[in-house]
Amino acid sequence: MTSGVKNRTRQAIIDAAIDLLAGNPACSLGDIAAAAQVGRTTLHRYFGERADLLSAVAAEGGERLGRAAILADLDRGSGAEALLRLCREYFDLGSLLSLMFSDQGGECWESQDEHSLIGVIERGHADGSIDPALPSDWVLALLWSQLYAAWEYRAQRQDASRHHVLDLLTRTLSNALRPPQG
Amino acid sequence: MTSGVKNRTRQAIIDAAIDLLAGNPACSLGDIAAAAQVGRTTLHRYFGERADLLSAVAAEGGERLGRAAILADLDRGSGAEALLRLCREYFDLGSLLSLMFSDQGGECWESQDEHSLIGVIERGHADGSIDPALPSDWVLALLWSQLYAAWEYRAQRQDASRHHVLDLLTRTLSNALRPPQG
DNA sequence: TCGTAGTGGAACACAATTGTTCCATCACGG
DNA sequence: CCGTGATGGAACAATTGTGTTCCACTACGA
Repeated sequence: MTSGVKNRTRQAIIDAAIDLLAGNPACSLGDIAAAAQVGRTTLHRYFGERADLLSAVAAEGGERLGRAAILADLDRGSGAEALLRLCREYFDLGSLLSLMFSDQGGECWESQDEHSLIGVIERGHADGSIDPALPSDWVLALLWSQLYAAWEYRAQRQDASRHHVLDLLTRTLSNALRPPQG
Repeated sequence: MTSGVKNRTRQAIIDAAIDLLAGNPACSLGDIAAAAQVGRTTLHRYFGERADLLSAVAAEGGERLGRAAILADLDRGSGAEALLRLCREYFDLGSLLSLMFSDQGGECWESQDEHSLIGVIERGHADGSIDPALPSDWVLALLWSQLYAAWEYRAQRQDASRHHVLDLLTRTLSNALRPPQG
């Protein structure tokens, strides 16, 4: 299948772009091509300009976020429980976390997912699992910042297992969101 | 005084560099010079290479962090109380927060201040104001990530007053660090 | 008034990145 | 075996950032 090879190459480039852009948003296309084990010519054949690659990366990020949200089964349990499940799914997105975080939000993928996330948080406000004194967008900012912190923490300390870091993240986040006399 | 003018120019360049580098770590020296209302020639007169300017920015950041730590009077009260006071001082560092955060730690200024911060956290572990199950470096990562989140939150929502954001930050951070049955 | 410190602008060479074109090579199916 | 799709490499022009040099201008004090 001819398009099979093309799709595989395209995906390899996007994957490499995510990894490298996460560490350095200003990295060169040559570096990305090298990381994807692909000639720079080939990269330009798939993505005419740098902006085209960035768009594809954003689209890929949006898809992965969407899949994670589905896996988290956001409609089940209390708002806080759903948020913590989502947190675990997001954590496995790896270097994509750094990329979303350094791009400081405001991307295309946010528009749809962010809306549903706000809904989950408001459900938590209503069912008493999330402190109503915390605005929804502050809770969202908290979720992302702690996710990023956990990802960096894991990157710096290789001795910390995925499970251990995830446990720390869950504990501090659920504590941060807990209502006063809950 | 001749050196008075020089010091003022030098400081203006460093201040502009902090503001611009916080938003874009790869910004050009021309942009920084323009923001400092200084010719690019003058900037190069003070800082021969880009690396020299970055060093000066790091040094300035270290000094500001150190002053904030002194203002926070870290030896007073419980470990958690001291950490929250420091948090309030750090919050006023403004765009410097973004810079420290995006530079992902590991700078020269960390070596001394980080050590004393670890001490404060361990004091909190001992006096029961900080959950001993949370490793010191995780608490540190949490502090920085929530500070950054609060700064970005304030930047996005101009309607949120400094006091309000600081209140949200204090509440979520102290909750996150609180021991289980405290 | 004159000299000097501080500055800004123009111009230059240099390096890195980007986007493009052209050609050679390799794998696979007919 | 041959044609086609996919690729990699070399070379190129254009752009941008960097670092430097040189000259003119302004303010200030002796």
